[in-house]
Amino acid sequence: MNVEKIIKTEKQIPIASRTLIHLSLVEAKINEIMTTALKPHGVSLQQFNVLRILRGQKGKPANLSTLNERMVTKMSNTTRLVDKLILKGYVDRVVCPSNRRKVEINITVQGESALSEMDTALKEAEEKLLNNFTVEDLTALNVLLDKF
Amino acid sequence: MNVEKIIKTEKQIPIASRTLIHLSLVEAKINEIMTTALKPHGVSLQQFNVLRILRGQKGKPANLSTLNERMVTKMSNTTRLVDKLILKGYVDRVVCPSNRRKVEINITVQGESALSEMDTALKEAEEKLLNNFTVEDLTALNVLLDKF
DNA sequence: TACATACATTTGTATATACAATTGTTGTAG
DNA sequence: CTACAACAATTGTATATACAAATGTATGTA
Repeated sequence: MNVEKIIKTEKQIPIASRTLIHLSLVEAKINEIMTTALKPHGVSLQQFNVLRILRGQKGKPANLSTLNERMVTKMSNTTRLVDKLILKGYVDRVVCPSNRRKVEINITVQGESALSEMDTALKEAEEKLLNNFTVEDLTALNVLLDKF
Repeated sequence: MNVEKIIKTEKQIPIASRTLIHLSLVEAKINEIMTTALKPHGVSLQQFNVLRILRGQKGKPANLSTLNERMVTKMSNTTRLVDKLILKGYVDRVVCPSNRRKVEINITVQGESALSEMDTALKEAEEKLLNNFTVEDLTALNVLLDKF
């Protein structure tokens, strides 16, 4: 990605600002490619993330606040994200019997199979995004990102 | 930032996916801190970016499509972003006399002075975000990000 | 038991963004 | 000179998101 072309300015940009701008641009690119890959499957990137988290639960239901902890979005949106997944039949929501304030979200069979179809699309997108990277690059990048 | 806590799952996440998730999380953090820093100034991060680009023009006006090239947002939003900056009196828009399809956007004196106040707030935010990084780290990070 | 407080989720509302269609302008082939 | 394609920006509309307030439930304490 050619940042210089986008950042172009006569005066030198300090490396701190440059890095942050660079990160936004990269993130935007990732987002676009992922979203495009998911479009044929009719889910947004956020909806995909919810499904992926639920699958990681291996049958154990997740309640909204734990889902929320592991997402970038705000609580109020998590509710509505789940609403949309329910409409699609990919998850179901039941009131938690032991504590009726909580809800339990589960991925459905239909959701699992839709998710596994998305996996291949997403994997292709990832490869497209990361084809310039060696494993060492990725490791180094993760180490650096951890400093945030 | 503790990604592991957020990504947590029993099965190993492949490094490619892990990196991309990590990047989203970092970007979200950056975005939040920047937005918070700008809030007292009453502009969004995107509006701030427009002002910063215009300042880089050093008096030369920018038309919408060049603004757009250098932003992550879509054209239709650029129009509305500029609308909001006009309402605040930070920029003005005139139809380009040589080609009346184009418009010319300029930063106003008021916009310049508002921008310089934002600069200090943003600089603090940047330092807060990057205080774990050495200059070498930043350089390395930029090199890696360029591979996208 | 009654009351205040904390918790988990949901709803209302304003704002932001994406995508497609539209407007107005310029360039150009016949 | 006209018709048509290309260009630059704008508008309409649906969806997404943030923030604050509201709902319903549980817990602690007098």
